[in-house]
Amino acid sequence: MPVEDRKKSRVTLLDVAQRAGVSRATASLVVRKSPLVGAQTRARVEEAMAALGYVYNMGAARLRAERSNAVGVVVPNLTNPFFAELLSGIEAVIDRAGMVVLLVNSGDTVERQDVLMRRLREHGVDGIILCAAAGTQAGIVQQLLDWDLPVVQTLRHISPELDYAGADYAAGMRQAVDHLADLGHTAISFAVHGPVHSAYDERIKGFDEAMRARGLKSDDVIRVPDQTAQIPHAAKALFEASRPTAIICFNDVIAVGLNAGLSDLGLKVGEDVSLVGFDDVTEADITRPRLTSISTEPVTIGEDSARLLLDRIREPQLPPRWIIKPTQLHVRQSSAAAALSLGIHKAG
Amino acid sequence: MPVEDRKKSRVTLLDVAQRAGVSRATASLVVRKSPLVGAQTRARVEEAMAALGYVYNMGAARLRAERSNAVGVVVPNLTNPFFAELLSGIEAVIDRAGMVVLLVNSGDTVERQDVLMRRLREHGVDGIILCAAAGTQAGIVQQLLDWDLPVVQTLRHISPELDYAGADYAAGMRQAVDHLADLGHTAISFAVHGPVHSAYDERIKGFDEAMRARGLKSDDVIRVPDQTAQIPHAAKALFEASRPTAIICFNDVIAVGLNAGLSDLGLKVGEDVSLVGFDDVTEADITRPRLTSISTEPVTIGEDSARLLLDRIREPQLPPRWIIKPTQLHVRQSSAAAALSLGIHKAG
DNA sequence: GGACCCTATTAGATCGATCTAAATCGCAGC
DNA sequence: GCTGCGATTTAGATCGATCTAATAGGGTCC
Repeated sequence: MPVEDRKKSRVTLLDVAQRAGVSRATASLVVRKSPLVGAQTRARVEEAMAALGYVYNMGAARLRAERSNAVGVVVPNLTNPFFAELLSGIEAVIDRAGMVVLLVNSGDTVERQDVLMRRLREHGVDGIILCAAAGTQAGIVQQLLDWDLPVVQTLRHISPELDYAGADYAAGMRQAVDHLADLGHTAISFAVHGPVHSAYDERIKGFDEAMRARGLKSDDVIRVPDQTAQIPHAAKALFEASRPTAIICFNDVIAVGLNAGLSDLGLKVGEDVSLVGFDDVTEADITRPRLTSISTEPVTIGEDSARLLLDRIREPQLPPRWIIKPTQLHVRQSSAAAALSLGIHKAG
Repeated sequence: MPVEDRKKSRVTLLDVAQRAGVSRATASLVVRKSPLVGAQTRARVEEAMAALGYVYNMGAARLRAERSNAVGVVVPNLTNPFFAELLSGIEAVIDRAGMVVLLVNSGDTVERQDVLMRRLREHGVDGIILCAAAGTQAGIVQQLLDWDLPVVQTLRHISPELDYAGADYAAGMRQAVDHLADLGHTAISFAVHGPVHSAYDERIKGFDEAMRARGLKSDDVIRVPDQTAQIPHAAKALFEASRPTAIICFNDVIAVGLNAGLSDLGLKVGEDVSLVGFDDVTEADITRPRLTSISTEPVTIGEDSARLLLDRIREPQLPPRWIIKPTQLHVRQSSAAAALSLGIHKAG
């Protein structure tokens, strides 16, 4: 059979029905596993499908039924391992539901995000999991409601009216501060980077509150470069302003980077200076010294987001639900008692 | 307007046409940016689209035209940063083409892969970028040709009949071996893990050939655990059999893990023992000691794969093309002259 | 004025499924 | 035999776009 004939000879439900000696409607009921069809009829149709090599045509089905079995996922970035793990959790749950993930990358800009959300809608996705780009206005929510499209916010939230899955960043920050304060640290810096969004604000807020609660000054928030490769070089400048004995990092990418930068300066992390990461990605356990980190379990958050979305697709009128996972402190080698942390002055 | 009315009042091309006082066909030409329509007609239609809030319905379009503007991407794993970077490259190019990525994860098993490929086909993707699961039989190619679906292999190849984008793994291995041999190393191990596939074979072959070419014994190939967290613990056992002065790693994940494990044993990487990674992911530059690594540029490979696929969709009869990117050696701190590598015996 | 051509527009069929509402088949009950 | 009923099955309209082939509207040229 020549190649160009293949498309023509594409098998349709009508072909299957004819071969099985039933109507198109009955064949349709079989593919949808309806309990209405009789056992031997079903068998005959299934035999015909197999014999002809029938392929279900989602596109056609979607046109009639308002269902595409596809969900859109908008992430701001893919190279950060954190988002890759999130995506992994989402994909697993969506896949198990027999659906498929339409992935787009906003690059953390609202303009791209706008275009992409529109694109997803044109593709007829049944719903969207959105990790909103920094600077996303709350106004977008009205648009989404107008679109009548189920949306779940993940990691970052912009509106209380939409479902949300994330971690309790503020509480996580408190755990980090308390851990270091318990170790006797008083000069604690907070190293941040990246765009500003709800998860950013929450961490800042958590840091601030926890520090105050401990009677410590919380004004030592320092920005490091966004490009991973540049972070080690920031270690030096970081100490020119203040002289912290401990540093809490916005995420593990920063922690790993500063860990390298500090060791370049001849400082021993976990002795001269303490370091606490955030997210507890796999890398935290295989860097040396092992990184103390607050886990936020991205894979689990991904799974939660996907489940929220599936529920909402099934039942659009559900009140908004927020799943906020507690974080957990994993103490490893990078944090130690403040008494030991004197060597920092060598850095000057 | 009550919520349930929204779906009913969905704006179609017919609505747009009526408002603009033209036919449905003309309106269709406008959305497709056909040069056939007159300037002021086009303007009128566009105005109508904006006024009514028209949303293009891909599903309907796809049914008629045989085009979905979606491509499937099958990866064996998402948590490995290497695949995340690959995906990032793919997504960027596909997005730029105005298309969308349907992402699925085979978990590196052929059974899942089979189900997922079928699923992608049902969703009517215009083509597939496949990083084949280990153990994929070449027989799948005939099936793909029968399906008449454009497919590009990436990172791993199973058939010369399909397009392929990847790196020259064998040459990369030769660079690694030559680099270490030039430094005077003779006892060189190769630490591997993961499933066996073409990229695995090529690296083994490259290692073997390069070692022989240097007159060295190439039988020291050691498997380490697949789970990232377990790799450091494997460092000890790795030396119980042989006493290498240098280790080449199958990828950077292993390199980072062994780097940690060796330092746990009190060995100084880059002094007592040399370590060379593979892939040169971002982490290679921010671990300490900095990791010597062979770059394979996953983002670029992703871009290449996507471009190959777009070309093939446009022109299905093209002969198969293979884009094999050269690798590059990045010398950093983890590799040093063999003369220094004596301390290894401390490990016993 | 009529043939001819080029551009712009359109009516109507069509893609492959699902939905609605109605038809058909057995069979029990009277 | 007729009615009624539950269990199956089906004809035909329909979703919202695209495609084909035909048509309308000028303008040019002899």
